[in-house]
Amino acid sequence: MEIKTTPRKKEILSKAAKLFKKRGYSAVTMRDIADTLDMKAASLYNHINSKQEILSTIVIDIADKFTNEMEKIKKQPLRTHEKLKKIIEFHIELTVKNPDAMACLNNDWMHLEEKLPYFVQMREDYEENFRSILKEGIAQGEIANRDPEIMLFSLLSTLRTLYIWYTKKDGVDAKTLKDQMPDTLLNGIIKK
Amino acid sequence: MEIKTTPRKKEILSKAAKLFKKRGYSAVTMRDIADTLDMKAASLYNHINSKQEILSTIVIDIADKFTNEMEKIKKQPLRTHEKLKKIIEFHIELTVKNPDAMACLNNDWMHLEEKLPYFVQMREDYEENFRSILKEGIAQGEIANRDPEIMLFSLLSTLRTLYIWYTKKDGVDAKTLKDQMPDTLLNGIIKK
DNA sequence: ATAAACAACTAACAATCGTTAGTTTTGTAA
DNA sequence: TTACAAAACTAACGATTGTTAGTTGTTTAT
Repeated sequence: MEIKTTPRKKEILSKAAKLFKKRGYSAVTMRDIADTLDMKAASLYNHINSKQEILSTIVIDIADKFTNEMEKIKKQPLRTHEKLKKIIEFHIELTVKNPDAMACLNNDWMHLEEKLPYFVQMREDYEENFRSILKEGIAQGEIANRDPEIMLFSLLSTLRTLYIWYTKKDGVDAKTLKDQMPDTLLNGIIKK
Repeated sequence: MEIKTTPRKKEILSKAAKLFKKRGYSAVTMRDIADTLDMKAASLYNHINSKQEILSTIVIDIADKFTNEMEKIKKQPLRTHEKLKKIIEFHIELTVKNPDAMACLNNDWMHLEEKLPYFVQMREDYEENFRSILKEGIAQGEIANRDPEIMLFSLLSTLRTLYIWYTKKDGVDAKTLKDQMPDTLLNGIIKK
């Protein structure tokens, strides 16, 4: 799509994402966003076209990254548990880098308007690719023979809401996450 | 607290929860809620005192249920994995019975005003009890010796967002959940 | 030094928000 | 049938919403 993103626009997107994370898209006003940047709401429109565009940019931008990475992993000749580990690591990476955008992606996607169909399709494709990896693992005896839908949503639920725990005070740090998330998610809780 | 809840008020709470789930508290107007009940917004005020009260009632009501059940399970003389299984089953039960309220609990709690401190305290207590159960399991060698914080949020993330997957078309049914959730969460994904 | 582009401002708009006041309709008990 | 209470209505309020128009100040390139 477009390439041009001025530094000021980036600031706006960043501050907006932070506010959206805390209170949700609908509860944040243009005046709220402007306040955090020490400017007036009307001045925002020198940089962006609408509140809606702010949300779309934030959400679609990070959703694209997930789609691209999934396509890359899908093509690699790896065993299932290696693919799963790569997916988990990528979720951690993006969450650590941009927890605010992750929150928007998870909580505010339904307020997309023009780009909603595009987003929903991307999300469905991502889940379908994830599901395929699990099913292939089951077929090859590498993954436990349980309902893949439940595995899928267990993994995705945890990965998608990671931003909550990562940004908590006394939350977990990035190193611990990368060290222990794959084992916890893939090998379970109970000692064998 | 209060005991009286007229049938009409229950209808209002139920319809409101459904709307809140779909679009979030802030994006839903009193006129939206009234429309789904074939009435005018002003008429709602014969039954409830404010929009805020609607949210508080929905959220606090279900949060109380979690607190009560946790207190019950905590006291029982069970092994760790049995306690965890009971917690998982209770989450499934409440989600299946009331996915709309579960969505409000997860997404709209930050819009509580008067009852926000009460809610936050309850939530912290719940997590602390959950954490204690895991730590005790580790001490007794029943639970894998990994970071309990990561186990905690893996379990809670999945349980808390279960309503998303349960209410999806082509989502999982209640029976499959009860059959397979505990194993998937506690024993992991990868075949041993 | 000047012009042009950029980015801030003030002021205001139409629409919509939650809520209130006052009135009418509906249902129930005597 | 009448009286009363419950629950709907109409109309409107003040506040706030996203956004626009027009203006002023500030950088930047020539």
